[in-house]
Amino acid sequence: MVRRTKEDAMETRAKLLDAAEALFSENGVTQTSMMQVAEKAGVTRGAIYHHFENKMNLIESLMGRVKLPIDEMREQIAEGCEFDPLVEIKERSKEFISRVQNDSQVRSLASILLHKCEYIDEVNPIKLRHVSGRNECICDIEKLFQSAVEKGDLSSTLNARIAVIGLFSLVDGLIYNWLLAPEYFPLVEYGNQAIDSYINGLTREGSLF
Amino acid sequence: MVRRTKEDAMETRAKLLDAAEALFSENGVTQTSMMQVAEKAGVTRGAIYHHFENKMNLIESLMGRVKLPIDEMREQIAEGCEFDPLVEIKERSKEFISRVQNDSQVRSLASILLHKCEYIDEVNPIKLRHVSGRNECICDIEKLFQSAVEKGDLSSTLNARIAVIGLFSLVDGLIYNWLLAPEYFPLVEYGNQAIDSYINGLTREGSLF
DNA sequence: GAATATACATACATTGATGCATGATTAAAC
DNA sequence: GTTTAATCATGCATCAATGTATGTATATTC
Repeated sequence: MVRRTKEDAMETRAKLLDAAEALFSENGVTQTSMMQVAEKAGVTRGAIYHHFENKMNLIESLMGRVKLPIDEMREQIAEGCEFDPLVEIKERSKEFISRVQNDSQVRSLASILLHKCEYIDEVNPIKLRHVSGRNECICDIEKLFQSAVEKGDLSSTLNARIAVIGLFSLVDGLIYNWLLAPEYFPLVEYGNQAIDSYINGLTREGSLF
Repeated sequence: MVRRTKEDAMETRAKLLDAAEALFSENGVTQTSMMQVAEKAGVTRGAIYHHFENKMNLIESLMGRVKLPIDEMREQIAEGCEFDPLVEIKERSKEFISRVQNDSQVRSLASILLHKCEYIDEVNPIKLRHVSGRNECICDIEKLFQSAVEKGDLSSTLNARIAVIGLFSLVDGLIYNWLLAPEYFPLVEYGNQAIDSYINGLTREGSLF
C-alpha cells in the first residue's frame, strides 16, 4: 500500500479531511488526536503529515474546502437584488439557517466553529475566517438596510448598523442554541418566525431611535 | 511556606480560582496547563491538587462561585412581577447583557462558556450548567409571554415557545458576537435596541402564525 | 505539649501526542 | 527502461502535561 496513483492520493486526502471533520465536530478539536484522525481514515499518521503540515493546517484545509453559508450569502447579495431589500434580507437570512440545518457538512463546520474549538489568538485561522467573513457580510447587509430606508420601508431614524448587528446576532444565536441541543426546537421553523418578528419590529414607526 | 492558617488556605484557593479564570478566559481551557495556573497564583501545582481533584473540578468550582446572569434573571422573575410582563421580559433581558458588559467576572465566565472551551460530552459540567440553566429560564420566560398573551398585549396566535427561543437566541448572539470583538460595537446600546425591535415585532398583529 | 491533621512543595512515574527521519514500493517523467 | 519523485508506513526522539506519592513544617486539636 504505497505510492498509489495521484487520484488515490487525493482520495486519501479527502478521507483524512472527512475523518477530521467528523471527529472534530463530535469530540472537539483539541480532544482529537492525529492518531484518531488517521485511524478513522484508515491510514497512519504518516499519511497526515504527508498531506498536511500540522493540525492547524489540517483545520485550515478543512474550512477552506467548503463554501460557508456566509460566503454564499454574500455572493447572492452581490448578484444583485432587484427585489425589495427587506425581503432580500429576510430570504438570505432564512436560507442561511436552512443550509445549516440541511447540509450536514455545513452543520459539522458550524458545530466546530461555535462549539468545538477554542477561540484563542488572532493567528487562529478558524477565528480569522469567521470574523473577517462576518464583518464583510455585515457591511453588505447594512447597505441593504440603508436602501430600505431610502426606499421608505424603514424609518429614516433607523440606525442600519444596529439593525444588522441585531439580525446577525439573532441568526448566530439561533444556530448556536440549536446546535447545542438540536432536539430542543426545529431550527428553520422557529428561526424563520423569529427573523420575521425582528424585521417586523424594525419596520414599526419609531421603534429605533 | 507550609501549613498556613485556614484563612490563608482559602485565600490561596481563591487566588487559584482567579488565576484559572483569567487564564482560561484569555488562552482557552485546554491551552492552559495546571502549571500556568499555579505560577500565576504564586504557588506550585501541588497546591492545586490539594484544593481540586483535577482540571474539570477546578472549572466546576470556577463556575460555581459566581452567580451567572441567567440565574439572577430567574430569581428576579421568581420574585414576582406585578408589572407588565412584556416590560418585565425586556428589562430582564437588558439587565442580562448589562451584567455581561459591566461585571468583569461575569464577562470572563461568559467568554469561557462561549469561546474558550470545547463543548464535548454530556458529562462536561460547563455544558451541563449552561444548558440546564438555559432550559429552565426558557420555561420561566415562556410563562411571562403567555401571560402577556392572556393580558391581550400579544396576539393569541403567538407561539410563546418560539418567542422565547428567539429572544434567547438574540441575547446569546449579541453576547457571542460582542465577546468575539468587543470594540466592534457597544453591547448594551445596540443590544437594547435590538431587543426592543424584537419585542416590538412580536406585538405586531399577525407577525407570528 | 503531644498527637494529628492540614497546607502546601517537591519529585517521580506515566502517559500520549507531536514531529521528524527513514524505509519501502510504485507511479510518473524522461 | 531507467531515473526520479511521490505516497504512505514505521520507528524514534522528544516533550509537555497529568496525577500521585512523599516530604515538611506548621496550625489545630485534645
